[in-house]
Parts: sequence; structure tokens; C-alpha cells
Amino acid sequence: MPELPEVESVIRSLDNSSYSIKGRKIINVALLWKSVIVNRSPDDFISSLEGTTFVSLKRCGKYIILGLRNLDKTPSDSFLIVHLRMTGLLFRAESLSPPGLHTRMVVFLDDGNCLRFDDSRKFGKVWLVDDVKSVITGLGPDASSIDFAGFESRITGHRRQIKPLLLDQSFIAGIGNIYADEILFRAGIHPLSQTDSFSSDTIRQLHASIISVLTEAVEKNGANIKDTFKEGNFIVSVYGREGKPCIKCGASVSKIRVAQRGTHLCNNCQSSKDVL
DNA sequence: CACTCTACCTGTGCGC
DNA sequence: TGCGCACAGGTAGAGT
Repeated sequence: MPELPEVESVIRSLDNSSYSIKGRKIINVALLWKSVIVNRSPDDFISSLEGTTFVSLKRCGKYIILGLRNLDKTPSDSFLIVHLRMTGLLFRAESLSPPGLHTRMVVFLDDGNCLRFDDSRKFGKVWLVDDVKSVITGLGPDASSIDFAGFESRITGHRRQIKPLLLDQSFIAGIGNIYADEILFRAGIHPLSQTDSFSSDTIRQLHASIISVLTEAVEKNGANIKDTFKEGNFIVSVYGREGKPCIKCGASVSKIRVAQRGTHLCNNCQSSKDVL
């Protein structure tokens, strides 16, 4: 389940010292499941991509933004935007390698490689736009780099349960279900806590946990959880560990539902005193 | 505004 | 063995 660290890892795998799609020209596109494209007809999508060259890669929250330029046209800049949702995989492969059962799109490059989008659940989405803002609207500041003052001023404007707030991409961008549980565990905060009950110390602790958990996970190329395509090395503390001993106190890790999401916590370490 | 529910999908793993 | 079903989770949109 790609969240901010996993998406960051995808970008780094497409742009590093041993290989980069930057400078590669698109010579052909195969759409194996047409509905993956949100905002264009398949023919328009393919013809608009062909002949363009990748010039930039960046991440906004969980969105992957691939900048393109067509040297034969004016205006020439466009953006291929990819959201992996839950099971999407975006990776480089050799053009001659056969597509998989769940391959939805293949972008063939001029160096014998291709950019492949696989997605078993078909939740992932792809856009081709001239203006990134037309897709990415209302996204909050990036969770991996938000400063304390900004975080504090945003959180004090809300009266909500903390876990759904962390998952709200318009509040801060990049956190998903796994890292929300990890962040709240590290901060010692119960996921049902009401944000308007937080002391300034609690807010400071929460902000520090967001930064430290995401920074460590990015450094380790994402979470080490089965089912994620590319095994990272970040070891989770509570996610998926229900019934197992808490790594801090040894009590049994609990699983509850919060906002319809499976939620893991240690009742001993994550104080319930702020819960209504 | 806060929250819940549903839809979108399909692979997995459970109980019977 | 195989069937049915709950479950997994990111996001949008409708409803309470």
C-alpha cells in the first residue's frame, strides 16, 4: 500500500545514479486497461504522449508527477500524473519483457526500456494534463517536511479524531493507514483522541513523530510489509501486529476500527485519557 | 463542519 | 476440495 515513503521510493527507483527516465523519449504507449486514464480518451492520451521526453520527476503527497516536454510543439510542456492508490506499481522494465496479468499501461522508451504500470485492483489512476493544479487540488502541505509552526496552526483549526485527520490529504498530504498507526504509536497518542483536547506538548510530540517516522521510512525505502511490491526496510511497530507484544511495554497490540479503517495500537502506551 | 456509508476492484484467507 | 464471504485500503461523493 504505497504511502509517502513508498511513493518516494518509486520516484528514486526511476531517477537515480544508475538509471533515470529523464531524457528518455516516449516512442509508443500500450493501454491494456483503458479506464486507467482519467481525463482523456485513449487515442488522445496515446497520441499526446508519443514523441515527448521526460524532463522531471517529483512527488506531491502520494501523487507521482512526471514532467514531459515536446520539442516539436509549442506550448510543449505537459505532465503525466500517476496515483498508485492501493495496489499500483510503477517501475522500469525491458521493453521486450512480456506484460503481466495486471499490467494496465506500458510506456515504451527510446532506450529499449519501458515504464510499466501494474495494478491488480484497478484503483490506480493516470492523468495527462498541461496544468498539475487541475488534478492536485486541495492537497495539504507535505507531511514529510511540514514545520512545527505550520502544523500547529493547522491542527488548532480542527476539532476531530486524530487518526482520520492524519489520513485527510487536505490537512497534510502523504500519510496513509499504515503510517498513521505508526506515527500515533510513536507519539503515544490514542487514535480516537479529539484534537481540541491536545496540549501544546502533545502537538509537539505528534509533529516530531510524523517527521521522524516518515524520514526513517523514506531512508529505508518504505515499509517492510508483505504484499508491498518492493520490500523496503522500515520495520513497523504496530501495523498488522494485533495480538503480538508491544515493542515498548510487552502488552498485547490491539486492533480496532476507526473511521472504517483497521487501526492498530497499544492501549497501554497510547493513553486513552483524551478520548471522549 | 464532523462523521458515516458506499462505490470502485480483486486477491487472499478464513469458516464450513 | 470448494464455496461464500469478510477483508484489505485511497479517495470521491452522497447522506446523516
